[in-house]
Amino acid sequence: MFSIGEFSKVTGLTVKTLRFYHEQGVLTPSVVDQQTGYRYYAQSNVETACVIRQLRSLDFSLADIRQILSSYDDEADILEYLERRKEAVQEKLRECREIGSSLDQIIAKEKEARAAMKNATFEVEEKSVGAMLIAGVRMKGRYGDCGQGFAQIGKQFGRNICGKAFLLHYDNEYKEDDADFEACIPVRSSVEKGGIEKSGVSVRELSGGRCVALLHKGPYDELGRSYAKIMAYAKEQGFNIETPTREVYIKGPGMIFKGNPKKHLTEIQMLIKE
Amino acid sequence: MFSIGEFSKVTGLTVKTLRFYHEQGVLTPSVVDQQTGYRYYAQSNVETACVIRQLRSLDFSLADIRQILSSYDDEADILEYLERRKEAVQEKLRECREIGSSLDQIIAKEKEARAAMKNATFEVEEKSVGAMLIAGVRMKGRYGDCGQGFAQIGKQFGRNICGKAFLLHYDNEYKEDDADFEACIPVRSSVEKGGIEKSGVSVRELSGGRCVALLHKGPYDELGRSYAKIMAYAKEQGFNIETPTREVYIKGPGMIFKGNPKKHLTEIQMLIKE
DNA sequence: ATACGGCCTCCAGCAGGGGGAGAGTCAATC
DNA sequence: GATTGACTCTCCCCCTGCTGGAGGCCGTAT
Repeated sequence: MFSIGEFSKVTGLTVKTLRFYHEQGVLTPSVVDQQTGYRYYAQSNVETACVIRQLRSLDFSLADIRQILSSYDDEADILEYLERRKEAVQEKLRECREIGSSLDQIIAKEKEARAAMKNATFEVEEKSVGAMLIAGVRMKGRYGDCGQGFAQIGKQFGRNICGKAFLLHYDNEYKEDDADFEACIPVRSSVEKGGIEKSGVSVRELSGGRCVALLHKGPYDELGRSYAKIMAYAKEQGFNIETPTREVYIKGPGMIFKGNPKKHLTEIQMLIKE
Repeated sequence: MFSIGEFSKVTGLTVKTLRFYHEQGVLTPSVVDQQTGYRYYAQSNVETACVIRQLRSLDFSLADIRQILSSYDDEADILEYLERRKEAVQEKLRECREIGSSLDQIIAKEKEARAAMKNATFEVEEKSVGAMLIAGVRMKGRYGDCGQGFAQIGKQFGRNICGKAFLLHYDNEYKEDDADFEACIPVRSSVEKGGIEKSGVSVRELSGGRCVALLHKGPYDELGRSYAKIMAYAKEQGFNIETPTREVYIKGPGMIFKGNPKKHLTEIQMLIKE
């Protein structure tokens, strides 16, 4: 016979836990002194305690454990319980993986943005951009509506997105309400090319080349200043600019927050006709 | 302005949850009627609610969310939170995987035993067993102490175990207290062979061959009957039996329960000298 | 006698809500 | 103006698997 303290040391379960198990009818001490209420545990209780520990380590609920203990004494008999438990664990695993990959995505995105910020000079640069496969939705109207286009692409290509969203501007002048633009996102090469689908999304190769580029920090409605700056540079250098021009959203509204517009980062890219 | 019911439909959070969030200071309605206590939510609350949904879907605690909302409005600022969360998720993932693999092991073991039961004739068979790499601990004394040997091997080779535990009997006669036997478990071929280590475990190849075998169902102390049966058969057939003989524990005490001895399955294998 | 440690019961609290009782409110209709 | 029916309010209990603490009894060593 063990007192509850001794039994606690033997089984590794805390005294509190033992009292709780008693109350729950999971592990009843073999003797309870009627006078004092003291609990005394026998050897056979040690075995039960071990079984309970095992089952708890497999994360069975106390209700399940109570049932299992009351009816069975062999693993063969609880196969159903084990398999139910396994399915639940699989499910949990799936959830965790999902959360993990979401977190990874968000973190990766933020880190890229941070790196871009660090290397940023906010001066016009000349560089070259590679060709890439993109999915795009051509739209006419207000720039503010581009979100619908991106949502459309996101819905359709979800996992196959492999780069930052950008906008192609087909207008040669600034238009407020009747702009002609295309919301685009680079996609993996495993996606099939094709004409414009019913959904309005076209998948095609976008060619690269030399370009002038300028990183813009701040809200979108201040992009004008950066456009002026880059256009002035291009004129000064005698570059002939191709249409459409690009606006790459390095850091825009996030997946969690709408984001602080002052921290938005956008790169304007203008390909040079050679 | 939305009433709590309307806001619930807009945000997809239940009324109960909204009240709870209010109480917790996570999402405070922009107007609370002093007279009636009615909560009214503004547009800005919708955005906050979305953020909360996102963060909850990443399984952030309400305490974290409250802090995040009170201090930040951009994902860049909560990178630390995200990374802490990610680590916690990784940890959870590890736990789940551990539990899952334990469950798999137990289930697989039980299913094998069940299959063995189904095909069992409980008659002496002739068959052949393959060679295998084993880890063994030679012991002298009582059979009942073999558990220590198995525990030793289990501790040392854990993940590399690839078959059922068995005992090699080096005695030609039955001995109670001073038996000479070896607790063995097959291990993966990736394990290095070697002499007897300090721990007493020896890793070596055990050769196979033709044998007579008999499945025994029931407690170990009734093995004698099955031994008698198989020996009689061997004598009848004029087989010359090799020492040591083997006792393979198809189903013994389990990982959870000590198990019901009446359901134990043990195969006696005796190699034939040719 | 007294001090100390072990044990008892009962209550509260964690997280993130769900369920329900009983009472007050709102808006529309009769 | 009154009534109805749909909403909403607060308050309390419940879930899981314990943990912590208060206040009081028990046993023994000194």
